[in-house]
Amino acid sequence: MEDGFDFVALAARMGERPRTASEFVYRALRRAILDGGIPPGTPLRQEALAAAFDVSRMPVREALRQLEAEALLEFTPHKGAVVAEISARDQADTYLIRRALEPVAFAQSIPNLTREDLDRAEDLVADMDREPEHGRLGELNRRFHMSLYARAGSPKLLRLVERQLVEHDRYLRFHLAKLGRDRMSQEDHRAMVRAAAERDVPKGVEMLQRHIDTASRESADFFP
Amino acid sequence: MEDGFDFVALAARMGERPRTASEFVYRALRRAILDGGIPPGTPLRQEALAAAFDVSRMPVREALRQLEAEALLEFTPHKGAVVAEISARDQADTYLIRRALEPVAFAQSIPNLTREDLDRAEDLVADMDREPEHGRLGELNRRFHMSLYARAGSPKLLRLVERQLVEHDRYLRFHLAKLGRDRMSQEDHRAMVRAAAERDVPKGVEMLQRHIDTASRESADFFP
DNA sequence: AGGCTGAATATTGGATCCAATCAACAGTCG
DNA sequence: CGACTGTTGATTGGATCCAATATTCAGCCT
Repeated sequence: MEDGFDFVALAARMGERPRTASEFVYRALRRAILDGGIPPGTPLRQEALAAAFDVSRMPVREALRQLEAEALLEFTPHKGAVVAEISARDQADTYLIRRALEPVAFAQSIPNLTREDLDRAEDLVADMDREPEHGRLGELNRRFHMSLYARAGSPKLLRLVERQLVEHDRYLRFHLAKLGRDRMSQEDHRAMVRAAAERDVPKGVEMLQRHIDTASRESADFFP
Repeated sequence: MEDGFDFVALAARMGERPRTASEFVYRALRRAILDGGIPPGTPLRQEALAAAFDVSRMPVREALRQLEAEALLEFTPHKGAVVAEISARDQADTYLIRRALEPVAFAQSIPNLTREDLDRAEDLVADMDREPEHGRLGELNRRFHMSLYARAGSPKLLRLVERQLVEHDRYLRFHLAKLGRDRMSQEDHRAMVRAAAERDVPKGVEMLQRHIDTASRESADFFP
């Protein structure tokens, strides 16, 4: 039953279980995939997962369906699910999409950001400086960005942006491992908060675009 | 067992069934939701659906999960699924997202479009002129747009764009009913094809942006 | 030896059954 | 009369069992 990944330990580490088993399995798997704990291409056997999470195969199947709809794994009828591959092309597309969407969200959000929002953003930048564990940086980074877009007033747009940031997490891992955390451009982050605090929309948007562009450029080559 | 919608007739009308029952139920439901056949807010009872499609409740559950992940319906644990609401806000967001993403796809695609792609796009415009049934116009319109973006070389971006166009279908219905089909801006469509044929990227992008902007403006007010 | 065929096995898809949860309603008590 | 509570019915969540499909591998034929 060795998949090369310790699902049992993951399950134990997941904190309190959500109300339904489906939800539980879904979250655990999602996290493991995004963290890179389960490498791309890994086939996921329903029976093995069920045993590891100590549930029946049914909630596993529902979770797999949801993850498939999120493009985190690929399904083939009667063959099963494998963790979706990552690729330079996919990474480039993620940046392309972020580059198109996030400036819109940021521009709409800036005028409506409260002092609390800005403080929270600043706190998150500081948290990133402190956080020792690479695995948590993705989430902090995501929350930082989302806190700046929070007041855009376009829920559907925000859901989409968050989804892209989640996808981005899968690649951020590689960056941090290869380039080190100093490449996370904390200066860009701080500059974005400053621009937002001054309600300077064009400047904020420009900072954000530069931020995404440099990240995109730096990670363009060195990939699988 | 009256949901106010004839699932049995839908099932019969669906053409050949895909290999798995889940897939079958998924497609049928998805289509019915997008067509507006099942109005927003309608609760979907698993038992009723299973009976209508003549399968057990299990494939129904899997289909519902997938549709939930696509935001076409909302799930509440132990309560069930209801068809996602549509709203002016959601519609505006859809246009916002399209306006941000499609120009990128179009710009990347134009230089690589083949004669066949352009012919296909033109054919689809003509098909729209001919098509008598409102229900099919959404699909034709979607395929028209996608054929112009097809050579963008960014699969992930294209998937996302297509998804937005699918969402757009839900609203297009209302437009056609209230404003009539002459508002579909076939002239814009033709202008986009011309610009693409001339490999004029800035002009094509501008046409597209205007197209989306006018559609957005025209449909801004008159909503539920 | 190599490739094809077919049986055996593993794995997923689907159905049925049971348990947990929620909603509605009746009854009771203040 | 109103609010609370316990009970019943409806509906979803989860488990187990069976069927369908794919994969593997042994054996046979060329």
